[in-house]
Amino acid sequence: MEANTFDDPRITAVGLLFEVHAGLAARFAAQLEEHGLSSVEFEVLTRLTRSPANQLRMTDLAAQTSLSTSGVTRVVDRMERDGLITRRACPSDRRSSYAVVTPAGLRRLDESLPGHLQLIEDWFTGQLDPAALAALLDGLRRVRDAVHPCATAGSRSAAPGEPPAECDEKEGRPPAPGGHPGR
Amino acid sequence: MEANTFDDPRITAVGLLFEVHAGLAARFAAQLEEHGLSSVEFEVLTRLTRSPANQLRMTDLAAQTSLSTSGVTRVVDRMERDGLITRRACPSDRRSSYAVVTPAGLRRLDESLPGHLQLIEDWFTGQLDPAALAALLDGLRRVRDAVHPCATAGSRSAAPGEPPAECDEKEGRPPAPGGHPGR
DNA sequence: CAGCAACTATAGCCGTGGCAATATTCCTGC
DNA sequence: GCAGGAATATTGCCACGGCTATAGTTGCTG
Repeated sequence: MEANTFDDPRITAVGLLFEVHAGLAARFAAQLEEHGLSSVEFEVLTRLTRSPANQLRMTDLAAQTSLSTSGVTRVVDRMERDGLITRRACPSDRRSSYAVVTPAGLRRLDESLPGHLQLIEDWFTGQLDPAALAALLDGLRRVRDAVHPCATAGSRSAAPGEPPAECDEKEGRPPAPGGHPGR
Repeated sequence: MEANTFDDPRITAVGLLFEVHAGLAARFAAQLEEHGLSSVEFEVLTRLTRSPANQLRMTDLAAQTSLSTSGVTRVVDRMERDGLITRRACPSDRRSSYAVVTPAGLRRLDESLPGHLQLIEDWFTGQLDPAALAALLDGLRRVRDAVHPCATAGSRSAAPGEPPAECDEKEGRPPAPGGHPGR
């Protein structure tokens, strides 16, 4: 009987990771909903607000979120209808348009951010002593660098010597880990 | 200017975690698709196969996945149509029905599992030396225990002294971490 | 035993978001 | 300058899945 396959440590490892993600995501969503925001809307506000002039072209916004360009069109539709952001024509390229945060959108974000940070602290970072947290993040960072879904993160400035490396798409084979020859 | 809020280490921490999840989930989905399975279908097959008699009541299946009961109805519809599982009436309770894996479903799972495990190894567990991996998993476990989305995992038998504790729903306040008084 | 509350699965309705097609606009080579 | 190809945003169509209502079933309680 091969029921053992499911106790494979690899399976439980991803199970753990996915459970943590699901649990945190659910709590975040619940808290954001109190402020009338969905997770994607929160992410959109975040990405826009951390961009110069609080704006981003639709395509760039799509690249920074987990959405396709049509998904971005839709979420921007909704948020524009709710007055959180606005579309503005791009002066230099008539094909593009900017999504820009309105004062109301900024306000909404400011309202929800403290609670969000508190939630992270309460359920994630605060659950571990600094050393364990550092170890956890270090491991995550290594995995992220391997699997990078084209690095949506903004804090990439740690190694300014290298340009973003372009991240052409997803490559098929994994990079070799530190000192762990496959065979 | 408060652009600094986004460089908050808490934000980057969850960003890291979510990126890793997204990256791994995308790769898994791509590999499973080669075998004609979606992620949820794979999870359904997994949960059923690791259950006694390769079957589970619809409600229990819903509880073990990220789906609602109606979502389970739908995915079971599809998988039954594809011949991967079958419905069977529960003899002791005429309200319930079992979802049971067919030989074809078992075969499909067996086909996709090796590649799946390999993928985990390649992009996740194999990226870290054993010590770092252990540290990562330990941290994740601690966070999971705090945030537990009612512990979908099956490997809960570590502490047989306690019954599953029922996990009534999600509680509003976080449990106190090891030695980290909130105030 | 009658009635009622709880449970189980399902179907209707709808929001969300991806893919492919489409219309504009830009750019490059000639 | 212009024809053709690439980029950009949007829309139609669809799959997926959650919420709620509903029907069938069980068990408890008066």
